[in-house]
Amino acid sequence: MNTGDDGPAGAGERSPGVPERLLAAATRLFAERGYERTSVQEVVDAAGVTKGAMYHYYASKDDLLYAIYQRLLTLQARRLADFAAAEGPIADRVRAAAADLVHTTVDNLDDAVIFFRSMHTLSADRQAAVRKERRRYHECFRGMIEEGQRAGVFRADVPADVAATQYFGAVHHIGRWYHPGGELSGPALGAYFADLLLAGLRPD
Amino acid sequence: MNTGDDGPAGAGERSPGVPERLLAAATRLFAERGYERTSVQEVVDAAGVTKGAMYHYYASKDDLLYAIYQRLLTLQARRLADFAAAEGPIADRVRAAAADLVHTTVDNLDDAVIFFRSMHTLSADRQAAVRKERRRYHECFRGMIEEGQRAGVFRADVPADVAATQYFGAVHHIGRWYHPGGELSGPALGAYFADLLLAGLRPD
DNA sequence: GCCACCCGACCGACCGCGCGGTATGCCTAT
DNA sequence: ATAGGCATACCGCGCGGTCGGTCGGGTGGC
Repeated sequence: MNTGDDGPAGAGERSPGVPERLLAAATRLFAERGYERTSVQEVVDAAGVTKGAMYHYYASKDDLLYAIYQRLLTLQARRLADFAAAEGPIADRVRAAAADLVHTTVDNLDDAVIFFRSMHTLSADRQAAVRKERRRYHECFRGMIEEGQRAGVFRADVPADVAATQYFGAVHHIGRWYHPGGELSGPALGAYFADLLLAGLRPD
Repeated sequence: MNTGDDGPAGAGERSPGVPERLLAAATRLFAERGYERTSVQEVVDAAGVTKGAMYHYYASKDDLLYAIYQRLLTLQARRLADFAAAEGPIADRVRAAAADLVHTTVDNLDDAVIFFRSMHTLSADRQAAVRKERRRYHECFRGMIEEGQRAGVFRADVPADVAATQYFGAVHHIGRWYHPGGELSGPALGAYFADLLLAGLRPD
């Protein structure tokens, strides 16, 4: 009934709807100027609505930020589940998951920038929820590396936890320097990153 | 006679001095709560002075933040110069520089956290100055990797730029998860990180 | 040796502004 | 008639920054 329909003045165009437009505007502005330096007024102006509309759909500015976190967490969790359930040699699966993480990060650069810059502005309980979800992601990835260590295809003299943390750090940092449209595409970067990870884990 | 002497003009170094206390308090609070969520009043309260004192030594809150950046940049530049001027096999020098970067980061965790979280709050020209300094650091490190590639001790099928960027990202992220006093010491973490970097760069 | 003077260090009360958030009501579709 | 979707006007607060004033010790003239 109301899923595909949108409000104002006929359904002639596929207009994204007010909540989605607010979320998109907030994502762009938060990534560009930072959460604290972006006023609610600027967000609603960019979305073409007023504060009344925003506070109709979101309880607070913090709520808007949390919606961005939820969107990225949901996406990551879904992708991770796919790779965890896949079959094949463990080294290939780790490589695919590592490259895909880079690919996904490049495709959602704004989210990635916001994620690691504005975590401390979330309320304590929401921050804990985000950390919990991230921890699940981390432990699943680490588990794949440990599986490779047990199988003997990865070196075991470096803790899987350290290797996973190092790689995640590098990926999280992508949002700080990567510019889409440059000479390095997302998949190409993912291939390089995954290659360096796998080579680093190769036994002597 | 001069043991009781304190103050900025004296040679005695007993008391840290008001500017230093302000910088230390700001560093701790900015790292803990974030720059925007820390008021000037909180900083001066933690330093045991008043706003008048702070604005006597620092032109603005932004100026206080920039002082933190300058301190870290100076430290990093000095250390890198030492490793660049050192002698010995290039692989050993890269390993030493990589491990030292981790060590230094762990020893200045608050600075590291602030560095990559609050860059966007600096004024445009100061942000450019910081980026320029960081770029010099990056290019020096990249140059060492390229030297190893030319010497044949590092693989050349991955750009040195990508390898350096990946490593720096991992190091920058340390401030988000590392807790001093845990079971993993700074030097131990540095050894693991450098080991993974060197192994990733090892030729087939 | 003493006083008049001065200057930097620092205090604390104050200001204007822009922020996040709210109350209320109109408009349209059902 | 009713209810949700959204606009408009408004509020109180806490922020970064300012400014006149105080205090103490160094300095030069006599």
